[in-house]
Amino acid sequence: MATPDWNVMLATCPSRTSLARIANKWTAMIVIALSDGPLRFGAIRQAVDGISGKVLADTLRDLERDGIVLRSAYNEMPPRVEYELTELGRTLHEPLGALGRWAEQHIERVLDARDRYDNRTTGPAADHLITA
Amino acid sequence: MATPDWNVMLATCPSRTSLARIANKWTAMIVIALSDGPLRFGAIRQAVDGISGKVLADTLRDLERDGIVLRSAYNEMPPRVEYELTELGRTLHEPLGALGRWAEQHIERVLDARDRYDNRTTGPAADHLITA
DNA sequence: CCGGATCCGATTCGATACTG
DNA sequence: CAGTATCGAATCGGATCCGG
Repeated sequence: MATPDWNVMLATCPSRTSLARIANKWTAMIVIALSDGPLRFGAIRQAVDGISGKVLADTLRDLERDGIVLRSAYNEMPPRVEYELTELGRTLHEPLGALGRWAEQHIERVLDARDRYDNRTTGPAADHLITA
Repeated sequence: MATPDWNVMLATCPSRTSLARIANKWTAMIVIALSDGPLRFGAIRQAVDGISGKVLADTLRDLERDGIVLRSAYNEMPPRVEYELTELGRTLHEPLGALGRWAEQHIERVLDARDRYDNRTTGPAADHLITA
């Protein structure tokens, strides 16, 4: 029962469709934003700086469909809609939060690497070895 | 010195460009594939089932630029090119592996949620609450 | 042959304008 | 306020070609 033969490395395995959804920058930021509790659409948009309304709506719909986010629309005027992580979605907070922290903690090394890559003059190839 | 003011939630923070690169399904699968040691281009292509040559080449170049992957080209006939994780790249193995395992372990609940979402008939809205 | 560059169609992204 | 509609722009991704 704890022996899943799912394998994301196989192109046709359904688990890959799930990986595609969660291994995504907008998904990561939205899950991080929702990890402190329910938020309204506009509040998520503020928290996830730079996201467009369309992409936020699309991503939230996909996350709701996958059972990661719960959407609650209240029939009021003006309309109020709240989004929150489901129990399943809460299990994503740790791995996706880790990704966000990785990006923040290692960005200086990444920027250094980019500098070295962009400014490299194809040096004297070490004999049999060519780096470019 | 251990007080980074980097914040992926800010649109202009450089760390977000790094998050965009690592929060990606191809990056995740390539890092997982390389976690057991160096691989040739063709071997990665086999391991990451379904990836096209172009996308693999593009992603590997971006990963090399960010200092996550090291590329070594040997001047032989036929040409041989090997890719491996750098020390920085190896620190990504755990968080990205966790994402892959999440997709495999929770895919059944995700598939169930998708079924429920796709087959739902807009039930009798609970008074003030509308789910669709 | 292998690695990857090029070309090009298909999808996705994202800003603006508009509706309940 | 919380979306949807529409439409260029940008990116993704597959088939094909090329150099070593």
